[in-house]
Amino acid sequence: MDEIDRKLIGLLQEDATRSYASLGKEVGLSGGAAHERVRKLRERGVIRRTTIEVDPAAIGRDVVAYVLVDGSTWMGDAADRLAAIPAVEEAHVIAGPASLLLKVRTAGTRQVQEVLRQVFEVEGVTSTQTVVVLETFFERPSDPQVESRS
Amino acid sequence: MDEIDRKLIGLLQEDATRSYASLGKEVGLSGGAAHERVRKLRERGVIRRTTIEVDPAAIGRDVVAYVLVDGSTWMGDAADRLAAIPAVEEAHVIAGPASLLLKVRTAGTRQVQEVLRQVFEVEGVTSTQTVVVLETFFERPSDPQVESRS
DNA sequence: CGTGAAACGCGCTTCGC
DNA sequence: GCGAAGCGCGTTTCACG
Repeated sequence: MDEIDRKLIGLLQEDATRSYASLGKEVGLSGGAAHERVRKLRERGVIRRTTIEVDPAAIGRDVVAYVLVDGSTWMGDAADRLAAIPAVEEAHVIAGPASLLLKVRTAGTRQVQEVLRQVFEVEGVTSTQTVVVLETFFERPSDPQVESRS
Repeated sequence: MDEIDRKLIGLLQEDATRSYASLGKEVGLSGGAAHERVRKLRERGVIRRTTIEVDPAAIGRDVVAYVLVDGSTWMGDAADRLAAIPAVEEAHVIAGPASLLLKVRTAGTRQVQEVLRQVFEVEGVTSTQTVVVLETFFERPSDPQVESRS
């Protein structure tokens, strides 16, 4: 994981269809060497997979909401139960004002209610608090470049 | 945007390196036809780009935190100022207990402080409240399949 | 560990239907 | 939208530094 690896990751995040030849040129390596670097990054699991980025609105996901979930004595399969709700894109255990934080994406505010109903069906949930997103400034992948200092 | 398009999107989300031939086979189309479908999805902006999914821990992003930001009279460039902080991966305007919600990913809890300091430097910010993630159950892309009902 | 060139193989692309 | 045929291009390999 040196500077070159991080650059390769950054470039592939922008466009994973680039040829290894052009990739190599950009980082000052030959095509073959760039290929080998990327192969190892995949092998080590640093690069998990190649995927596409989809416009949420185009597939009927117009509104984003965050749901704070409170509850006690989670059944062991709470994570699975939440994963079974397609609109729930993230689920985190948090330290703070609630137990769980969910990121939810639905076609409209109406459908948020349906999701909340499904969340309440998960064993152990006692209450929820929903934060609706009015506007998203940006959503972007992790920057592979290290932040020096502090 | 019919059922086949949604299937193609789902398959490409799982693995964008698949050949159009195998893609076509899976959805019951020829390779050429699948190619044409995907080309149009890209052209229409439904598919924004091909990218890689990276293991955050491998690039020094071990902790996730959500930051509720309060403030008034945002300078117009608040979004840009926040975007200039690499650790901030998402920024949303919300309805509810605060004005903004940020998703932050850093190397450690120590570095969260540094990010908060930078957030306070953004014109208009008066206070922040940070929620630290203890465990992430899952983070996944939007499901392209439509939810029927309600 | 990287280089550079050469050969291979595969998938894309186009075509008539 | 299909299926086959041709071709282009990137990958992969190799001897070498």
